[in-house]
Formats: sequence, structure tokens, C-alpha cells
Amino acid sequence: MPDIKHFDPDSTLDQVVRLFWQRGAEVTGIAEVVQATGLSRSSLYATFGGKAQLQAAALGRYLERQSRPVFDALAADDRGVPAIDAFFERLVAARCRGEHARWGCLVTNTHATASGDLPGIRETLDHHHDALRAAMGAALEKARTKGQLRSGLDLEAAAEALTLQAYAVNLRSRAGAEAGLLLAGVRAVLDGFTTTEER
Amino acid sequence: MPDIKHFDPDSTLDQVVRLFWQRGAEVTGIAEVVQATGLSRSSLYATFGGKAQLQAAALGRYLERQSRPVFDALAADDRGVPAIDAFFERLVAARCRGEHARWGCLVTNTHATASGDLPGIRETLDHHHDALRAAMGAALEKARTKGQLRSGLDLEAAAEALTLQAYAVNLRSRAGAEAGLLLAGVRAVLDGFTTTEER
DNA sequence: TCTATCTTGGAACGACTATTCCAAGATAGA
DNA sequence: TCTATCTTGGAATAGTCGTTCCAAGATAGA
Repeated sequence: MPDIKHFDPDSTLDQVVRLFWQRGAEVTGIAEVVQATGLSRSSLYATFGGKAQLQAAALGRYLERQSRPVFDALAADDRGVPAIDAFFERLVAARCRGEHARWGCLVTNTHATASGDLPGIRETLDHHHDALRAAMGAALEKARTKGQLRSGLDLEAAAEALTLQAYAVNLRSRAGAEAGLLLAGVRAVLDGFTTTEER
Repeated sequence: MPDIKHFDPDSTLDQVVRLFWQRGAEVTGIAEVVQATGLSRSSLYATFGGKAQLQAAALGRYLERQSRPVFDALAADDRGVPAIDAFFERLVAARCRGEHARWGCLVTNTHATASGDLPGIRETLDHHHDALRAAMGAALEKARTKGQLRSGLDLEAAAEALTLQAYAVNLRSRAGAEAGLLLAGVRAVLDGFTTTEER
């Protein structure tokens, strides 16, 4: 009996992600969302329920579509240190070149913007952090079995360090940092973890 | 002949810095500034000239009062690696404990929030980055002369890496990251740069 | 075709935003 | 004390914020 939606909520959320990612969620008004998506306030509120929930949904979508595939690729890559190196090469390239250049990372940006008053956001940030650290840890373990790592290296701490580097890359790239400089910094860290120069 | 200001612009700016630092500059309204400082809109606009300029002034003040003293202390510390270690210990402590706990760093936060449309902001961010990297570099050079560093270490890249770690500490601490975890990550990087464990 | 039920466009809401304006108050030299 | 010149409080501006509401439109089963 009822009518059905005249638009695709899924692709709409993707558009919202792009908007929040590039411009910043907090400073992006509903009017901009309306204009970017082309649909009306009614449909927007009926589907997503408000700005805060839309923000949370966009963050979740970003994590699922942008972050997780890359994390999974890292965790599944069996090469060890070269896998980590490839991860950062792709990361820096994505942050400094192409259509998403200077956009940074939505999750990283949210760290600085979300005032903690939004429920569930903090948990999502921690989940993102844990996921990346776990993927880093998995790659490091493979590197260890291959004898690529310095003896006595604390794998947990090393995984955390590399994860932190990724955040910094996201952050500085938004300010227009040079890709070469970012990569040099990352590789200095990675070199400190490895036995010899295998690059 | 004229009247003089009934307040101290200098201490007012300090109050504004605290406000922007803790709550975020973009989401903090003039009304909040008025309430926090106790003075009127007229005085505020006559003295600072508007939100954007107030934001720029606050950022500059933060850099001068908060960042630079710490950078200078790092650059002046002749101990080498222990100087860098002390820098991060103080950084993590300041970000995770005390009155500024979970506030992050105003400069770091600005990376994620400032939309690039504000003139002069980007230059300030780059200046901050260069200053910290230079201080790190100076400390690393002293460490090298003392024989504390691994042979073949690229000092420029190492300085950049440590600077990036500092950004990440600032960012993650705002989300409530554990001090111990952050320090472990930093020390993993530092350990990779040193010859032996001298801690 | 009729109708129950959902969706949609767009007007309207009050609360907020940054900024401007002006009369009233304060100051310091004459 | 007088006065020119600044500062100050606070009202008022136009615009935007997120949100709500309702009549009009669309849909799919009866």
C-alpha cells in the first residue's frame, strides 16, 4: 500500500560521506547536504533522523568502505615489511594526490573535531584505532617469522607506533604536506624496526 | 584625551586560547567568548576585529606561549636521546593528565578543522611543523655526536618521523588514549633510532 | 479506480551565528 | 571643569543553524 523511497539511501550516504570528509562534518550544514544530495529535508530526516545520527552513520560508512578494505588488505598481505611499506605508499598517495588529495581522513579529522558529546563517536574512533593496530600487528608478526625484524623488537609497541604514524600522515596531508617528506618519515620508523635495508 | 581600555587584551587573548583549545575554535561562538572573557561585543570587535582574526591571534598566541617554550627547551637540551625522551614524556603527561587533559593541541586540532579558507593559518601550521622538526633535528645531532644513534640513520627523516609521532600523540590523546600506550609507541620509534638500549 | 499509507517539497520554527550600531560612560589633557 | 575622543554595554541586524510540520504527490494492494 505505501509509497516507496524515490532515492537510494545508500548512495545518498556516500554523498554525505564525501561532503563531511572534504569540508568537515561539524561545519557542514543541512542546507549543504540538501543541495549536494538533491533531496529534501523531509526525506533526509525521515531516513537518517537528524544531523548527529547522519554524522555517526557517515563515520560508520567511511570506516566500512574506506578504512576496512585497506586494513584487511594489510592484514592479508603475507610479505611482512613490504606489506607495511606498500600500505603507507598507498596511504600517502591517496592523501596527497587524486580526487581526495588534502581531504585527510574522516576518522582522523573527527578526533580533533568531535567534542565527545556525540554518543558512539568515541567508540568508533577507538574501534578504528584497534583495527589498524591489529592489522599492523599481523603484518609485523609475519615479518618476524620471515626474519625481517630487529631482534628484541616489541611488536605491540611497534604496531602502535606505525598506527600513530598513519594518523600523522592523515593530519599533515590535509595541511598540504609534501608526499616525499611524509614517506621519508614513515620509512625512518620502519627502517628502525628492520634488521637490514631490504628496500 | 581619549579613554583607555578597561581590560587587559593580553590576558583576554589567553582566555580565548583556552576556550578555542578546549572546545574547538570553529564551534565556539562569539557569545561564549563574551561570557568567558566577561567583556562586551564592542570591546571584542574593537580590539581583535572579528572571529577569523581572533582565531588567528589565538593560534599565534598558543604557538608562542605553549609550543615554542617546549621546542626551545628541546633544542637547548644537550643530552641527545634523553632530551627527546624527556620531551615526549612531558608531552604525553600534559596531554593525558592535569587541567589540559584530553584537550589535545590547538595547532594539531587546527590541522583537521581549518578549511584552508582562513588566510595565514596554513602558514602558521607549517611554521609550527618546521619549528618542531628543527628542534628534533638539533637534539638528534647532539645524539649523533654522542654516539647514541644507529649508524646510517637519516637525521632529516628521523626528525620528521618524531615530529609526526608528536602530532599523533596530540590527536589520540584528545580521544582519551592511554598515556602508557602512547609512550610505548613513541619509544618504539626512538629505540629504532638508537644503537643500544640506554633507557 | 479507489484508498490507505508512505514520501516529498517547501514553508515555517525558534534558536543560534557573526557583525554593526549608537547612546551612555569613562578618561585625560586643556 | 570642560571637552574631545575613546571605550563600553546592549539592542538590533541579517543570515544560518537544525528541526518540524503539513499539504500535495506517489505508490501499490483491493
